[in-house]
This record gives sequence, structure tokens and C-alpha cells, in this order.
Amino acid sequence: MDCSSWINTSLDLNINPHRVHEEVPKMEVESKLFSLGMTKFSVKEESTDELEEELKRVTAENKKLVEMLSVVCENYNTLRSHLMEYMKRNPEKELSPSSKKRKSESSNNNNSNLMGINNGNSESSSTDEEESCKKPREETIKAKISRVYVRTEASDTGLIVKDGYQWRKYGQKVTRDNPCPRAYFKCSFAPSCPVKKKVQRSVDDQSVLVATYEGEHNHPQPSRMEATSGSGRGMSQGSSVPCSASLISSAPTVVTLDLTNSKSSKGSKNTEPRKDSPKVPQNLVEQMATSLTTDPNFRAALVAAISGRLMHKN
DNA sequence: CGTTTTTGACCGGCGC
DNA sequence: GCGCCGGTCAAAAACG
Repeated sequence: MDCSSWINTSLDLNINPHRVHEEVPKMEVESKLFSLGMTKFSVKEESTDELEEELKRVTAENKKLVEMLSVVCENYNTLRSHLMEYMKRNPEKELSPSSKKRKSESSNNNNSNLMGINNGNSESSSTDEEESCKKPREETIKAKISRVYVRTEASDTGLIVKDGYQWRKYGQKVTRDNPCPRAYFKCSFAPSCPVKKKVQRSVDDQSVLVATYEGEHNHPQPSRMEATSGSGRGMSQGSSVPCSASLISSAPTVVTLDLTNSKSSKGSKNTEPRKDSPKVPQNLVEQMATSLTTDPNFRAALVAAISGRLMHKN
């Protein structure tokens, strides 16, 4: 109940390095605030000036962040309109005839598929813009299909994709077009949750796992901490305090298909997520930020994390 | 001992 | 109609 406890609502979001202005690294501010809070009773009035100063700086920073956010949103809208234009010009790509399931699937594999791209985010941002930007067609109606590429350690031979949910493996099969076995998972909340996923190593790059999701979860993520695609077998849901760190801990390894890259780089091979990207392209960063900030699930998780923090401290 | 994973069998859709 | 193929089932094995 002491006021030192509720100040720090940090989500460990690693808001980060070469960011806006180096004058006030966020963590520094936080730690200052925190320590000020801790030493509150001993420091007294002389600290209020400092506090006000910090407050001003934080406010200014906040303002700048808001501006950045709006810029990012604008960029996103621009990109989206470009994409819509592109999809209009190439309608047959995404409207693959529903009769040829197998053909279309195998071709999707080689060709960073538009549907997969679109739905790649659907796992996390399934709501608002989908209705507007994608017209529901026959094959997408029955179950949302999204594809996610995940880079793994070269030594890692398992078919485990960490995505925050618990999965139960119900089958494995070697398919014709890929010597690596394909694993079939059901959400561990089945049958109440109809989601399934298939995980298979990429033919081209065996260190890349291709996870194909079918359907949407009708429940929140049980626990991000131990969601290791079936290996985390605890009945841990409900007990966990939302773990904000995992929001980023899983992020770097999961690579959803990138709309802009696949579209804009015309001559180059844009079919696979590339492993070695020593520096992350700026637009990719912005895109990721945008998808996070516009993602209702992320917001919900954020709210839960914050309230979890507050509850925990109290 | 209960739960999860493994794996061969089975089923249904599709192409020929 | 037949064979191929992907997906699912379910008994057995493995695991904690």
C-alpha cells in the first residue's frame, strides 16, 4: 500500500535503444521515479523539483511518442491502401479456386502467399480491419487460415512453435512435397476451441518452421510463459499473472509474413523470411509497432498486464 | 496412475 | 473405380 509500489507499471517492453531522444532513456526515468518513491520519506521537498522536472520530461516524451505513433499509423494506412490496390490488380492470386486444395496449398508454400500474409496477423489482430480490407470468400469463411514462419536453432529438431497457446499433438505425417514430417496439433482447449495447427519445416530452409493455423481461438492465451506448443503441460491457465516480458521474448523468433517486402521488392526473391538480417529495416519495425498498437488483443493483454501489476503490488 | 506423445491404420477427397 | 495423398483416430508407449 505504500506509494512506492504502484508507480512502476513497467511492462518490460524494451522500448528501446536507438529510440527517440537519448536525453531521457525511459528506463532511467523509471528507475529514478522508482528510487524516488522508495526514498520518499527521507528526501522530502527538495525532491519535488526533481520530480516535476522528470514529470515534464516524461510528458514531453510521451507527446513525442504519440506523434510517432500517429506517423506510424499513417504509414500503415498508406501501405494498406497500396496493398489493396495491388490485390485488386491481381485478383486471381488470392482467389484461388476452392476446388484445388492441394494445388493451391503447395503453390502457397513456394510463393509467400497473399492469403497467408493477410492472415498472418489474424492470430493477433483479427478484428477490425479485416472486415474492411478483406472480402470474405468461400474458402476463407470456414476457417481462418494463417501461416507463420518461425526461425529456430539449427540444432533444434523439434516441431515446436511458441505462440502463447497450449497445443496437443494428435498426429504426424510425412508429406510428399517435403521430406520433413508435418506435425498436427489441436488446441489443448479442444473441443471447445476448434483451432488446429500444422507445423512443418520449410523445404528451402530447414531451420524455418512453417506453422499453419486454422480457425481462431475462442479463449485467451492460457499462459505465455510456458506455452511451448505442447511441452508446457501444466494446467497453468488462469493462475498466471500476465507476463509482459514474454510479449517481447517471443516476438523476435516469430516472423509473420511481411506484406511490404513481398510486394515491393520486385525482382528479388521475396518468398522466404530471411534469416540473416543484421539490421532490421525501419519500415519493418514500424510495421511491427503498428500491428501491435492497432491490435486489440495486444491492447487487451496490455490492460491485463497493467492491472495485473497493480493488483500484484496491492 | 493420469496425461501426453507416438505411430500405424483408417477415412475421405481428388485426379486420372 | 482405383490409387494417391493429406488428415484424423486410437491403441500403445513414454513420461512425470
